[in-house]
Amino acid sequence: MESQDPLNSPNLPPPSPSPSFLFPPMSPVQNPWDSRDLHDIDWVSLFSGQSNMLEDTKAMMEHASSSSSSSSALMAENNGTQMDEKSNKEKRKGGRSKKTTRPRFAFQTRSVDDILDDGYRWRKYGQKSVKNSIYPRSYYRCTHHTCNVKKQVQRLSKDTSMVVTTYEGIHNHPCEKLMETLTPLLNQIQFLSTLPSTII
DNA sequence: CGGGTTTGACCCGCGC
DNA sequence: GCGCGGGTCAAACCCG
Repeated sequence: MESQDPLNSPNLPPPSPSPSFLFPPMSPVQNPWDSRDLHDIDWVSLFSGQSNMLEDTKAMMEHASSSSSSSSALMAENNGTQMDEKSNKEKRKGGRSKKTTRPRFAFQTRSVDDILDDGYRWRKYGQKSVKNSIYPRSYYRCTHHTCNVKKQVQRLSKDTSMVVTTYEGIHNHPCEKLMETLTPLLNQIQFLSTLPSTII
């Protein structure tokens, strides 16, 4: 398992346990996120692992991955272990949790804002200055009660326009913003589907 | 007043 | 064993 290279994994991004699950899309066209925050994602480089400006990212992602299996721009660790409920039970205050093997997914965006709007609500629970970086790393948790997805956000010191976001875990609830957008459409579709075909 | 942010302290894994 | 670095907690603070 440790030898798995996420970049070469066919499951990128990690498979969704539910239809509501949202991870970064495979192409900008399908991007469900607010475009003002994701206007310049280098998806090609990210998913091909050929980006040449990611020295910082490499270090970050090697750190982000508990298995440190790859030194590439994008890490998507998905070894299938779902520990959404009380996964960090043994964790104590401030303590590093036991080596959790939750799915991790990191990517970088070119943005002036550190926080990109991915449709979910996040609460910041910590910020740390990290070695070899002039920018601090911010820690966020999903505010949904039953969801313990976390993410880390850090700006690259070598390319200050780049922001690296590392997701950990999988949302087990719908994306609120997406649902807000889709609900009227779905209602309309549902309504139309009830009409006799002759009317349509 | 409730929810989010800030920030110093605490804890723990890891390398030496 | 010790120190460093990183992840988390939680009280204080802020804001709508």
